[in-house]
Amino acid sequence: MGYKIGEVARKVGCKVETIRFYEKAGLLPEPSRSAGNFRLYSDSHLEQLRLIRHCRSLDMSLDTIRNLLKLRLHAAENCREINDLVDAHICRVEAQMKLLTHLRGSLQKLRSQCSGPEASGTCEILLELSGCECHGAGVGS
Amino acid sequence: MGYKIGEVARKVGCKVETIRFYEKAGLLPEPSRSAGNFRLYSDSHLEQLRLIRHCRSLDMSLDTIRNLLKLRLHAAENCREINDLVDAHICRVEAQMKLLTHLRGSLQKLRSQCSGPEASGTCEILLELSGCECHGAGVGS
DNA sequence: CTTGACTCTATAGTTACTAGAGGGATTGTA
DNA sequence: TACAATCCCTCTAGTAACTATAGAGTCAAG
Repeated sequence: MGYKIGEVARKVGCKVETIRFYEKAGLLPEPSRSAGNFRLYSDSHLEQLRLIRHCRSLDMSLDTIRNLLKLRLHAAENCREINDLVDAHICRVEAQMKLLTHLRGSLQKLRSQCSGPEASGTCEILLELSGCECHGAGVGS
Repeated sequence: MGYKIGEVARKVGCKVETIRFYEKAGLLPEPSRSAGNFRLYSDSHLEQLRLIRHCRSLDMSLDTIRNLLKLRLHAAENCREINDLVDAHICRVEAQMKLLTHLRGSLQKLRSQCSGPEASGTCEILLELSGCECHGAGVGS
């Protein structure tokens, strides 16, 4: 009765430790235990774990997923909020894309500074990198 | 003689703790000390710190920056390697962009599943999220 | 009854910082 | 000279989302 953790990991395609981690992080309810203290998961656990992994593959944070799981408890009434949550995540992804596009531009410009070995005495790339002051914010995953 | 750490932080535009962190991480050489054990930085420290911050703003890892600093010791001879390092970083950025583009597509498709409140009894978004198994790798900053 | 595969808990490591505790140094003012 | 404000010091712990290890217990097959 119930799947052991290794079985679940195989079915869902993640590591055993990740499952235990989600439990401690409050994303997956504690399953029942066997006589020998092994975790025994139900189909609903399996489904919830798949949801979590799917959301993670879409790069949602665990916090966002926690919110989604709360909303799921009354999915019908929370239709609006669920859509908002997904929209907010799309916004985050697009913001990241914009940052990366900008970054790539800067890098390509930097790269083009190089006039080849022995052309000049110095490395133009290093010159540019240490020259100006930058207050960049990084990409922040 | 030499700038105190707060002064350097102000000039470069980062936090005092960040500077100490770079020292411990081996990115910034240990500066001399005052009689009262305060760090005293030179202009070359300042320049190197600016280089580090610029690279960080381009989202290079500290490890990549460490490599770049090593190459910088003999910049003229290492022209090729410096270019390679920048190219490799551009590749990483482009890989991330590709992932995000894919992600956005998936999210938009997911979002479009919603047929509005009260249209159907269930939430199509949640259905899709917990339905299929996904072996996604995440975006990995 | 032993071997091997599985599971358990608890802890430390990863990245690039940031924030805090608990103290000492320096500077300006009264 | 006393005192407060502001700086600086070291050390430790926290962040996100896991991953990896140690050291122990459980279970099925041979």
